[in-house]
Amino acid sequence: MGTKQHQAAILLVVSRIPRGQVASYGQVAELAGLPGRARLVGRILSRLPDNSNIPWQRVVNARSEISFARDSDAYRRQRQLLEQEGVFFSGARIRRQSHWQPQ
DNA sequence: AATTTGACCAGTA
DNA sequence: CTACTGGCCAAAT
Repeated sequence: MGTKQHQAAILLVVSRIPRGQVASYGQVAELAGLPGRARLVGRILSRLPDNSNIPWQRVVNARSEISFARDSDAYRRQRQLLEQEGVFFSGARIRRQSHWQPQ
């Protein structure tokens, strides 16, 4: 099993997260058939080109927060994208109703 | 080649 | 709620 296939599996899962909802890194790894490999998900997303159509902003950490520093541009960018598509926040936390629950 | 780092996480205390 | 542990592993140092 090479990284190429892992990446394809991960990006497929991310592309399926519905607009207005989020999934955690661990959840994405699990659904991609890679349990325990949340960090791999983060690493793959960090390498996406700027022009990518993958909805990377819908992946957040297990505490239901954006994983970038609150004062970073990356944080503000991700948060704006999520709020634009209807994700609800309570402070830094994303509300449960905005969490993806695939069958 | 060895060590550290990182868009992480579940379990435990 | 916070703190710490051990698990994960490719890329950067």
